[in-house]
Amino acid sequence: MSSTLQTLDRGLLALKIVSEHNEGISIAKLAEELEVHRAIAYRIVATLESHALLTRTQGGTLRLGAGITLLASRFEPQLHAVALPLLKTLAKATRATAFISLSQGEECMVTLVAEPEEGMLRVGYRVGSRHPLTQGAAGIAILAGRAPKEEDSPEVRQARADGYSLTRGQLQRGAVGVASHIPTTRSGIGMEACVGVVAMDDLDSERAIREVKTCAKQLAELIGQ
Amino acid sequence: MSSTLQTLDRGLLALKIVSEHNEGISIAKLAEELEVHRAIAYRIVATLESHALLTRTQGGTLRLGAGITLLASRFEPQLHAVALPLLKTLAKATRATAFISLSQGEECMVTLVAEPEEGMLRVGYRVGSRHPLTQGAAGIAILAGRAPKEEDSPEVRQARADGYSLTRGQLQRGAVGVASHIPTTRSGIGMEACVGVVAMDDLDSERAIREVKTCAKQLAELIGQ
DNA sequence: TATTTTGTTTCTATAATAGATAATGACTGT
DNA sequence: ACAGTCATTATCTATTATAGAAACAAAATA
Repeated sequence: MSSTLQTLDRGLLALKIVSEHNEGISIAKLAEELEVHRAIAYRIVATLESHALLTRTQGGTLRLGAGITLLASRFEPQLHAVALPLLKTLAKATRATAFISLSQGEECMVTLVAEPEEGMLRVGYRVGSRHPLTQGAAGIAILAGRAPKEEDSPEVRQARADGYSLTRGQLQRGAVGVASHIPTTRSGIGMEACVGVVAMDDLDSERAIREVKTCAKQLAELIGQ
Repeated sequence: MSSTLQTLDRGLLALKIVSEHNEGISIAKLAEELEVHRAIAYRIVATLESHALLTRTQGGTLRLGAGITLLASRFEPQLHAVALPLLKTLAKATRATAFISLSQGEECMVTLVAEPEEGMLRVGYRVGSRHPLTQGAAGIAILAGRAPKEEDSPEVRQARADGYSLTRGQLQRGAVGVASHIPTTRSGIGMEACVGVVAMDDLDSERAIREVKTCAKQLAELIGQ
């Protein structure tokens, strides 16, 4: 049983609480939510502040600090470093272009791509391209990863049940996409990501589905619990 | 003198160290860098891991976890997505390194950077670097965005009157910085931002000033609601 | 003016942590 | 199969870092 550190744990909890209060939160209230003495909350805040993870506005309310963006900017490269080998394997196994997309608001954005080395024609999928979540295998896979909602389309429900989504020609005529949600955090809504492949109509979809699902599982283990 | 908590401080330092190692880092090495006993490092890691801020790959190396993106998504979500294209345009137009800085207590911190594609030499400006608000174009621009005060330096008054600040060699010999405050409705709740460029002495400052001011206005419209 | 709230400091008991040590298992190379 | 690493976790105790109380000034509020 790996033990954790109380002080660090409380500090991180404080960070989380502040992040959940969009309008900001006072130290007094933070202390209350943490169930610690006010003096302790001050010390926690001072420490987080010194790392720029928290900042106090003139009103004295707490908000997330700019240091968060620094960490965030370093997260994506690390994700890529881990994911690229897997993506290459996926591309090779399916002979299709493999990708990882992240949700960004009501869109999803391609952040990493691996193209197959062989094959006459390959489907290019540009890093940085975006689509609405409701369109294309990637977006549907991400929606399927969310908690069920009334307004979910049949495709999304299907994808949720199957653990993958397959679309034909939604983004491009003659293109097939297969994607699967990457489950990341056990509690709460962390990052939303999916992995998939795109190819011409000739894709061996049976195999692609299998490979994509396997890859999603592997990625889930690598990225977070 | 507000005191900080050692355990929390170490934990955050650990997070920072991991973020700096793109290839991942082992617990043993982390312990070394933290200058603590390995057993302690294990406890720190366990705690950070329980908050999904850190994860361990099968090799045992440490990387940032998906929890980071959750925090980041709660930190001024609009700002970065919206700002990057504008920043790239600014970098191209001025042939200088464009940046956005946020205030963080009595310092300001660079959160987003776009470097020009052409040009032999470029000035690097690292995301995450911090300076006192009183130093450098960015800090002065932020101070100029605040309500006038008695203790404002002449530079700040000047910048407030002009709508921009220009400094030479304050942060680095031979470097010129131009920055302009981004007025937002959210400034009331603590977010203070500025946009600017840094370059070698050869900057076309006339043009840079114009472009930076325009960019600040555009950003204000996009961000401020 | 009285009263509450906020921000900070000082103090001390004690609980939490540091750090050593050791046991365990997985892997490595011989 | 063997000794020798290394990673990981568990156990233990001295001591330190922290918790929490208390006190207090300053600001805000009534």
